[in-house]
Amino acid sequence: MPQPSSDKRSKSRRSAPRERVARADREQQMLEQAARIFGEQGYNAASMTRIAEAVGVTKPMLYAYFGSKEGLYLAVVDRAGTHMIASMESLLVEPDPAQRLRLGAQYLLGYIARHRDSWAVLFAEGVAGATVAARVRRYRERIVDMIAMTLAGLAPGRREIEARPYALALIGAGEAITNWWVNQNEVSLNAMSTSVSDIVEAVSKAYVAGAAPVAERRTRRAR
Amino acid sequence: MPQPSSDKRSKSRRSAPRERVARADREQQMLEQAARIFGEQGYNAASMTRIAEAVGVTKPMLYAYFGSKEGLYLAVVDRAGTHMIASMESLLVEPDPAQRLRLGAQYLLGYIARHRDSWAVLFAEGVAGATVAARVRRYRERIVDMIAMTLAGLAPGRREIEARPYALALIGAGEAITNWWVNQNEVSLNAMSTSVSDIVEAVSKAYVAGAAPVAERRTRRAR
DNA sequence: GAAAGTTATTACCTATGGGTAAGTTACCGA
DNA sequence: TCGGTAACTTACCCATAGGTAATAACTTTC
Repeated sequence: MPQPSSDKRSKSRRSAPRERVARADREQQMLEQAARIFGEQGYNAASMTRIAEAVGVTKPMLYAYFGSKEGLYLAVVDRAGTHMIASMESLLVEPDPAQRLRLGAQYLLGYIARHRDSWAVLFAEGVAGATVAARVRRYRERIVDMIAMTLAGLAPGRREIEARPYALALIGAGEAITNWWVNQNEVSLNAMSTSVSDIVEAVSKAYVAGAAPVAERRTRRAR
Repeated sequence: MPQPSSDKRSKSRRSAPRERVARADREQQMLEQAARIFGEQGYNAASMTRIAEAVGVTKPMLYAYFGSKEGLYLAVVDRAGTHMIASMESLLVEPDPAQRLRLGAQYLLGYIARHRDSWAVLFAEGVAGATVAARVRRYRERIVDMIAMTLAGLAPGRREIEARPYALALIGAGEAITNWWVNQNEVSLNAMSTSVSDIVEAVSKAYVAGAAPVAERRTRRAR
């Protein structure tokens, strides 16, 4: 039973090493899988070993390339954030704010549906430590800003900060509807899309219409 | 130095036992603290030891009363869910749907702001196992249903399922705005409240107005 | 073909967290 | 006053998860 093992034997008999992949490529694979798993399970529930398995590699590789779990998560957030913002910035070429809003809504809907993980990583609440939270907040702010500015373009009279709640409402509404929609199959994409356009239009009109009346109301009451 | 310790000494010298509290009361304390901590940190990040500490008791007590972490979480969810639904049902006495919607919006806003933890426990995504998820879904559905039915009451012509996206939009919007609002202090409660009423009105009008046109549009196109 | 660098693995360490067994007080009712 | 039970603690078990050292194998370079 005791094989005449040179003591090297036990060490040198390792499972066939997986395909070797250049660092840059492997990193991309890792980010993809990490985004998927973090997005599905959240920061805490996701384990490094599981992510490594999904990539087809072992844990130490993740640490070699990203340093720590938080490091990996940060990289995922950055990737998702820059990708998303870049995508949305491409919509800025449309000069008409109203039209831009319509396009943006449709686009964002599609984005959430397609890149569910990126979206979850950026907009899921209360997961990781302070560093991560700060980074996430930055990206979110930028997206909200873009929408708020577009809204503000519709109503030159209003102070810009007043557009923020409306922008948040739009995002929150879109997110809620999309989340619900992807988990059921009674309602067609078309019907949902109609509802959403509908809502976007209503909210933006409310923002525009609110401009003067709100100020008036307040003044009147304070007479 | 070696005290003349009876061997009992090591066992009997335990830290002064905390105040004894009747089971029913202790359970309430536990649920409160658990809701707070689960709400702040999410299911996975929250630890039983930490919750026990917050209560001023040791871990085994939690297990004695709630069996497991999931059991405790379920109890928290039930408490939050029934409390919230009961609160909202008290609004059903208002017969006019439009008025009910207004009241409901103000109420829900206040509720989220005040009972942030309960809200988080019920509406935070993707935390715990299947059992919990199912339970949470049930409560959420009921709340969405209540809003959807109120909306449907505004537009007798529309099919009821069409109200759901609008109801979800309202909740999503309200939640997003509230979350943002509690984390900043530039904007007054009043201003926010105005925006929200504004948005609620706009969305509900959009739902009502959408009734005929949407059907028409579809028919016309399909000629 | 050997040195050097890159990609990968095995085998471990340590901390933490869910969960439990067994024992210890305090109280309450007969 | 004296048990019995309800409230509570200590001290542990075990699995898992983050993280690391050491080493192997493949590739490139000279």
